[in-house]
Amino acid sequence: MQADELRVRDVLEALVAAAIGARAAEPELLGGQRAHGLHELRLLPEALLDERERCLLHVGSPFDAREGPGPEPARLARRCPIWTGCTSSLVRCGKRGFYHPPPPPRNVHRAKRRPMSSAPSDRPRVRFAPSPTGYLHIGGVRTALFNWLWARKTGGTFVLRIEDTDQERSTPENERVIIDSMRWLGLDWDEGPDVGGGHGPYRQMERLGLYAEFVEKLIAAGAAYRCSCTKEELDAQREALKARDPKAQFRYPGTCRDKKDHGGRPTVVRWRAPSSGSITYVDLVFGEVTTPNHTFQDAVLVRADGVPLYNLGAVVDDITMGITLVARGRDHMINTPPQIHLYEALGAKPPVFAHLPMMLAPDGSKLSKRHGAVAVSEYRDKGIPPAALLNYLARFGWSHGDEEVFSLRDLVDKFDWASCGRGDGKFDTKKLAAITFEHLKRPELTSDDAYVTGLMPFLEARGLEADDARVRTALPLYRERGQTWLETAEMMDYLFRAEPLIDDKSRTKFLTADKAEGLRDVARLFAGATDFSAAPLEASFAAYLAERGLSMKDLAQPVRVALTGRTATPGLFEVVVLLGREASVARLERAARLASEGAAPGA
RNA sequence: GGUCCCAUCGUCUAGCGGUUAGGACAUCGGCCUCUCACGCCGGUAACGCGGGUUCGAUUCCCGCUGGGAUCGCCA
Repeated sequence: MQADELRVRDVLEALVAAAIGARAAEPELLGGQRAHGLHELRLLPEALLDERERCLLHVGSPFDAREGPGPEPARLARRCPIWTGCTSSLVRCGKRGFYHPPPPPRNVHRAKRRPMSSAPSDRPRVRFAPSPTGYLHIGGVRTALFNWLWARKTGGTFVLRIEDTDQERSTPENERVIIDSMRWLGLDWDEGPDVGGGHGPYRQMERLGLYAEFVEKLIAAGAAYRCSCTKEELDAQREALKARDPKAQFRYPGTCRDKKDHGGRPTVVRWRAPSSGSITYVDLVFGEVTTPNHTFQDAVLVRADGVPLYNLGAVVDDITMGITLVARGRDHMINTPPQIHLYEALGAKPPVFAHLPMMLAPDGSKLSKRHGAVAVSEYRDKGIPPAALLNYLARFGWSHGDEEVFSLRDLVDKFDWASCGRGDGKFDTKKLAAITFEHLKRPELTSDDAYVTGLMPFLEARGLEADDARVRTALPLYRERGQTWLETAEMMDYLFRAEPLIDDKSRTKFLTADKAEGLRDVARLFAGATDFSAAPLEASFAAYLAERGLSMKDLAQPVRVALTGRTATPGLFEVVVLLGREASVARLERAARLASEGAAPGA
């Protein structure tokens, strides 16, 4: 960001200086100042300007961006062909706007912050605002994550707000589920419904008075009006229009725009949408976005019962909660222009917006239940560590060179908006699995403690009484094998049972009558072993095999099945050591009995 | 259909005017081997199309095509 900033500034400096460099020869026109910017250019008589300079004045210069995001250089180029010569780096950097993050706090540990003191006003305040209409969606997690990362990186504040104005679908249980999911993920919030904060309440249904207040302001300012048209009337009109012309888009006809008397009928509040002009904002990831005003409708802001709709609720809350940056899914991009109009009508400064590209299903459609797991809880139930999930989600639409695997700490350090991509992506279960495996394998990402703690519930769910110490000893053998905690628990199952569960298939294939003797011999071998560790055990096993003219392959699988009930396990002798002499011998003897009762090979 | 947005291997992406277009996942070979993994070595695989700008475009501009979002008293 720093380097980019320098480069952009340098290039611009050079370009503008070149454009108006000749003006330096006319110091009297500039009151003796050197001409190197738009301000100076403005002082010159228009007749003296050349095409590029007029263009600069007309569309504005990126130098104006010092106060905030400026015009996108690409757009400059479009409107003035002379700018086409700008280098791509200039345009690309410019497209991200000129937003610079405030410096992170120095040596301030989160824990040391006084909980109730609000963060200094120059620090970002971001929010995640789910509606409790269902489980926490994986796409929502990514939105929450990006906001959270920004807050943690900059020392800002992360607010959790519950948007429960859809009373049909919102429930306290859903809110509970969302909060639990967020906690499991470790995306902690500084202000929210359960922790309080200086900008509460944090549920929209508890903020109704606030919306009423702001609506009055909007009405007084002429930016909104009451409307007594009923939903039924409007629906009928919409139907009628569709019947006449299926392609037509219904727009509220403005029936109540100037109506003062509603005869006691219930009224909603509508936005008085401007019909001409256009509105532009600079998105942190998409750059400059301009929308013509005539595309807006007089949308309903508040229902007849006083409950606000999304656009008003979000705007009022973001204003009153002091939100400085709104990062949300691209599906909200269309809401942004009207919202900015609302901010302006309310005399409030709009926050900076950052829209995230959509996370789609593998087939390119909207990611939903039918494509597999979308609820966070399902990932928890699969035994995927939260940091792994978050790692995958962060890498989705954001990159940091060639790096793929990040700890949460890395993400906080390295996250930035400039490295966010713009294209929608498709969710890839296999890639998530690979990232998860990476986290599970590396002790620096999942410590032994964390691994054991994460694994225990899955062992317990199998009805096993696993002891910590045993799991910990087994860990080195399983880190490279278990793709999830759920899998690891399944693979360790035999360690915590009196007798291994041997499935019929393995039994008929490997515990055949002709192996009974060998199994018995190996049991004796192990029983008499002087040094019960892997290498000596393997050596004596090998010696036994050699004596009989057998190879490892002849007896390894039967022994494996005897000990574990499975055909795939870590190295045989590691397993023997793990089980211990007594259990190993007992299991081999039991298997030998099963084998002699069993069928002949191939039967 | 209107408006907005997007476009590099199958997937996630690097690239910021000159590269043999890189990495990761997946996939296909091979090595290792008591099974399963891990690991290692190697292969296949991409700049949607057409114009411009430029000595030179994957990269900048325009158009097309394709995809997505949205058009509710859902959020």
